[in-house]
Parts: sequence; C-alpha cells; structure tokens
Amino acid sequence: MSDRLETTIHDIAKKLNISASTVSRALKNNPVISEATRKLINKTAEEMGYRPNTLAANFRTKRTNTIGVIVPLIHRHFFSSVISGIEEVAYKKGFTVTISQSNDLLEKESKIAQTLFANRVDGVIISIAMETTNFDHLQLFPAKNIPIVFFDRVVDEIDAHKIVVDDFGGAYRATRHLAEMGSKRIAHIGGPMNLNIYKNRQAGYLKALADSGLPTDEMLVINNNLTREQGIEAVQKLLNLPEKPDAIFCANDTTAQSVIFHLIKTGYKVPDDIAVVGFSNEPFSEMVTPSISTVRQPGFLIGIKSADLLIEQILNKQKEIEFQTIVMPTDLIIRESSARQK
Amino acid sequence: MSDRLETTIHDIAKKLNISASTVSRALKNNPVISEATRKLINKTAEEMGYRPNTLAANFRTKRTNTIGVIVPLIHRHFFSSVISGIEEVAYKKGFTVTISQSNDLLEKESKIAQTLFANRVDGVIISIAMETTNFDHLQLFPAKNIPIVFFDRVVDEIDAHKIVVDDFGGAYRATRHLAEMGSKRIAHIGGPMNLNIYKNRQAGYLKALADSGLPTDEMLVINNNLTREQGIEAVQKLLNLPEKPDAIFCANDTTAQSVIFHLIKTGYKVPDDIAVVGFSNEPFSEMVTPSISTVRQPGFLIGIKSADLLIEQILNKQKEIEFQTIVMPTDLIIRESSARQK
DNA sequence: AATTTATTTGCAATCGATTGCAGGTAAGGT
DNA sequence: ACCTTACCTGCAATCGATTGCAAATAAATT
Repeated sequence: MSDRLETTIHDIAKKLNISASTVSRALKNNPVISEATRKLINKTAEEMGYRPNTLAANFRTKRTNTIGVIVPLIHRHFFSSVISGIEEVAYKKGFTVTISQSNDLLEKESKIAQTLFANRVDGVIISIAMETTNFDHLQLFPAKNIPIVFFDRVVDEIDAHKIVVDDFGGAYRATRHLAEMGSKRIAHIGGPMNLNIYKNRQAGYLKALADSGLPTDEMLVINNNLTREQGIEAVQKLLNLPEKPDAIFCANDTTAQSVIFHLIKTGYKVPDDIAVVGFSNEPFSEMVTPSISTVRQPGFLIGIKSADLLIEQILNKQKEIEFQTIVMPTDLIIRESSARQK
Repeated sequence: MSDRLETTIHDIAKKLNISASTVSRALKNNPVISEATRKLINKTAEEMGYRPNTLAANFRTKRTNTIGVIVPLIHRHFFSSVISGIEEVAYKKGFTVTISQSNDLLEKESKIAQTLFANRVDGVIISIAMETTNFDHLQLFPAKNIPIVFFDRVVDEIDAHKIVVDDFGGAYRATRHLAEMGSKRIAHIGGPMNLNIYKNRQAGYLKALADSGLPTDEMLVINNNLTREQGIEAVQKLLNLPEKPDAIFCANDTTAQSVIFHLIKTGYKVPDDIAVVGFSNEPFSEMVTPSISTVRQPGFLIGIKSADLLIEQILNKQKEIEFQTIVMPTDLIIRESSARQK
C-alpha cells in the first residue's frame, strides 16, 4: 500500500532523539555501541518496520556482497553441482550469487562479464566457454582489482586462483581400465585443444596407452566440440578405418552416449565388440542402457572451494595473494559400457 | 588530477566546463540535449575511461534493473529452458537476471525471497518449491508493489500473472494414448496435491479414463514426491495389487524412469506387459532404453512470456493491471515405453 | 578534588547520479 | 526592434547509509 513511507535510520534516530550514526552502528552490531542502546534501537527499528536500504549501503561502501558466476550451461550436472557448492558457501557468508550462462558462446560470455562488471560484483567465479580463446573481457576484473576464480575450464593467461579436476588422472585411469579389459586399439574422441581440460584428458589417454604397452595411432584420435552430432560423425569415421578400434574413450558423456547409440544401431555389441568410457558422470550416464562407465568430478566440492577462495580474496583485498592451482581428485566409475567378462 | 579514483560525471563536467546534469542527460541519450554536446560528452567520457556507477544510479532511482528468478532446481531441463527464455528477453530489455534455486525447500525459498527483497529486485519470476504451502515470504513483494510472475507451479493465494502449461491436456492425452494402446488398468503415480500442476495432471488422467470407458480404481493412484526412490516404492505397491496395472502414467520423467527400471529388473516387458508414460520430456527420456514416452512442455516460451509480462509490469508500475493466467500448450511424444504393436 | 582513562555518542562530509524547475540563448514572427 | 516559442543547459536538492574524528559523559586513579 504505502510504499512511499520507507523508514530510514534517520527516522529511527529522530524518534529516539539520537543520531543516525548511532543507529547505523547499533544495527550493524558495532561493539562500540552499548548494549542498552543497541537493544533499544533494534526494538524501535523492528516496531517501525525498518528495512535497511541495501542500495544506499552498497553505494556508500562500494560493495555489493554479490558474487557473479558464469558457466557455459547451467543444466549440465557438473555445473549445477558446482553452483550448489558456491551457493552453500556464499549464503553462509552473506553473499548473494548471480548466475549466468554463456551457452558456450564467447560473445555472450563477454556481455555477461560486462554486465557483472557494471553491476559491481565483488568477485567472479567462471568456467569459460568452449569458444573463448581471447580474454580481454575478463581482464576487466583484474584491472579493477576484482578477484576472479577459475574452475574446470581455466585460463593460463590470467593470474588467479584456479580449481581444476584431475583430468589427466581420470583419463589415465579410464584408458588403463579399457586396456585392462583387453582392448588393444583404444580410440579417443576429445574436445577442442584450446581448453586445458581436454588437453589434459588427451595427455592422460596417451600416457595410459604408453604405460599399457599399446602403440598410439593418430587415426584413433579425433577432436571436435563433443556434441551429440559430432560424436556420431566421429564414431562413423572410426568405424571406417581399416583397423577399427575395440574401445573408445570419450571426453564427455554426451559423446559417449551418442557413440554407444550409434554402435548399437549399426550392430556392434557394447562393451564386447567395442567398450566405451565417458567423462563427467552426468546423471543420465547411469540411467541409459547400457549404463556408461565414466569419470566422476567432485562438482560440489569444487564449488565450495572456489567460493572459499574467492570470498577470502574479497575480504582481504589489500593482501598480496599467492595464487594457487588446486587439483581436485576424480574417480572412475565402471559400469556396463566397459565391463567385459574376461 | 585526482584521478586515481573512478571518473565521474562531475569530472567530465569539469573538464568540459559544463554541468554534471548535462553530462548525465547526454550519457542517457536524453533528447533534450543537443546532438553536438552529446557527441562531445560521449567522446570525452570515452577518453577519460568513464564507467557509470550503477550503484549510485540504482540508489538514486530506487531501481536495480534486476529480475530475480527462483526455481526449484536449475538443472531440471524444463527449468533451465525457462531460464534461457527469461534471459533472452531480459537481456534485450536491459535487465540483469539473478537465478536462485530453492532445492524444493520452503526454508531456502523463503531466504532467497528475503535476499531478493533486500536487494531490491525490480520483479520476481518464480516456480514454487514442492514443500511450499505457506506464502508469507512471497507476500513481501506485492506488499511493496514489486511485481511477481508465477510459472508452472503457481499459487492461487496471490494475485498475479500466472503462466501454466496445459497439464490437464497433457495428462489427458497421455492417458488416452495408453488406453488406445489397449491398456485396461492404467495406474497413476502423481505428485503432492498442494501443487496445482499435479492436481491438474491427475484430473486429466481421471477424465481420460472416464472418456475411454475405463473404471477408476483408487488403488491405482499413488501420490508421492516423485523421486527415484519413491517411484520404485510406488511401482512395488502397484505390482503387489491383486489386479496389477497394465500401464502407468507418471507425473514426471524421473519417476517414469525408475518405474521402468524396476519393471525390467523384475522381469516385466515394457511396453508389452506394462506401458509407461512420463511427463516433462527431460533429455534423458529419449536416451534411455526403452526411450520414454512423455509430455513436452514449452519451457523456453514460458520463460519468454513470463519475462515479457514481468517487465511490462515493472515499466508500468502505476497502471492497474488485470492479472491473467496463461495456459501454454503441451504435446505428447510417443516413444518406446508405450508404443505397443497392436 | 583533580586528572586520566575508558566508554559512548554525535557531527558532518561523503559516495555519484538523477531530475524538477528556472534561466538562458537563438530562431522565428509581427 | 520587440516578443514568442522552442530549444538547451545549469542549479541545487536529494536518495540513505557509513565513518573518521571530535566531543561528551562516566568511571577509575592519584
């Protein structure tokens, strides 16, 4: 009804015949205010239906208590787990979280970054878009001393805390597992090489081949954007090789699923003819038939860690910080798509 | 030059020997400023590295150009589609979107609402949590004349624009389809009756039974929270009935999937022994085997419509608005889980 | 009783952009 | 020349909370 009548600290001050500064301090639990006055002020504020004007406070303090989060796609299970972790920490420490999705597009990511910047977020947590190879839009933040934390898809070119998962180890174990299942020609469908995560997964794959005494074959490695469609194209290419693969390690579950789909459709048995392992442990991976072996990433923990590191920086802006790159463990989940009876 | 700080409109004004008001107007493309001065001001602003202080503007205008979105779970495909729709519109009209998830918990939803309120969002778009039966936390907004738009899981008790999908029609068509496939005893696993969407789906189911000349049987209707676990419990109960069902219409895809999983595990053939239809068209529903027949909801369109209606209210605050409830169409997707050879 | 110390509170400037109203200027009309 | 009108621009108040510094009061010490 009467929304022109917001109570301010001045109204409270006037009513109690004290100054606005005292009211402000009391409401903020500033220890310099005596217990008695604080109680009185809180009671009166309550009675008068006072609600603090966050906008005024933000303006004055130049802080918004807001963390901006940019992820490629919020509906990816991994990312929504990370977001949940971030929210968990942020709420506890009194920060609000603004989530945006880049849809893996550089242009959208850039616009989001600008918006967050203009809205003066106190810090940013980001996993960059697949397309992103230029980082000017992210330089905005360091330039104004606004902390950034990168996770998963990190950027070498910017100095900041980075949380990555052990892509190398996950890929290594996945590939070793395929070798242990008796596979001799293990193919790899990987992502774009501008993203470290895919570089590392590929490196893990190659190392595992070497350690298993298997030769590497360029023809068995295909890089694309890991969509459903490209997964099918890739597997078709692999099946057309003179020497077909007997196992495929895919850098994400979507590709693994489309690969399996195509293999079964064209008459191959999974895992007996060709075993498949994916990456990320998307929820569907255990629901499909055959269920997909995959590598689990600790999304929730990554979110917690990212938010912790970010908030620490926000609260200690002056301090010189030693940036660190934290590697979170991954683990292999063996399911039907790779579990051969030996 | 005191410009280790941020450039303000006053700095620009001083440099050009004009007033801050003119600068402000020029930067806002206020038509009252002549073309010449506007160009000069924009150029100078650019040169001086001016960036508008959104916080100051927000404070002054009491507007944040921010829309708060509250959904149960962002990783549900339906909700992330809606969010994409909202973002699409919001971005175009210069609004920022803050997304939060309630995890289907009343308490979290309530905290989020308070945070959004304290942060002075200009409007809210929400689909309420499964638990929510009390709406005090949402009354905050109407009380301060902050518009809300409800979608999908709407609330009768608050007067506002509401966008719902045609749950009744979708359920009706799903059930009719099961009847046409020859099912005589069609069960229903539904959600909590405090949510309209589940009430309507159940009503559609019942009407379809009646129109198909099938008797209704209380024993064939089970209501729970539609989780995986509860889906399995429910189907166990149904299989223990003296007269088992030959089809099950589930109010979401998660339940449908767990039901199918359990049926196959216990030796039933889907769809031949028991046909199953879900609801929402989650991406996994077409990837699992058998793929799940389901009801598609136009999430993206709902997001667009919600944002349109909300922003219209934000921009025309004074106007009396006739609140409307918009019903969006649904359609049935027939897949393997219900496609019997007749 | 005088002085020091500790404890509370108030003053007043500030943050930067916005906007109603008044004042100024140039162009057009008589 | 004088007066309107239309068009630009400036003045100055304002939004509400925060905070460094000074001052007032109370308590403790000599």
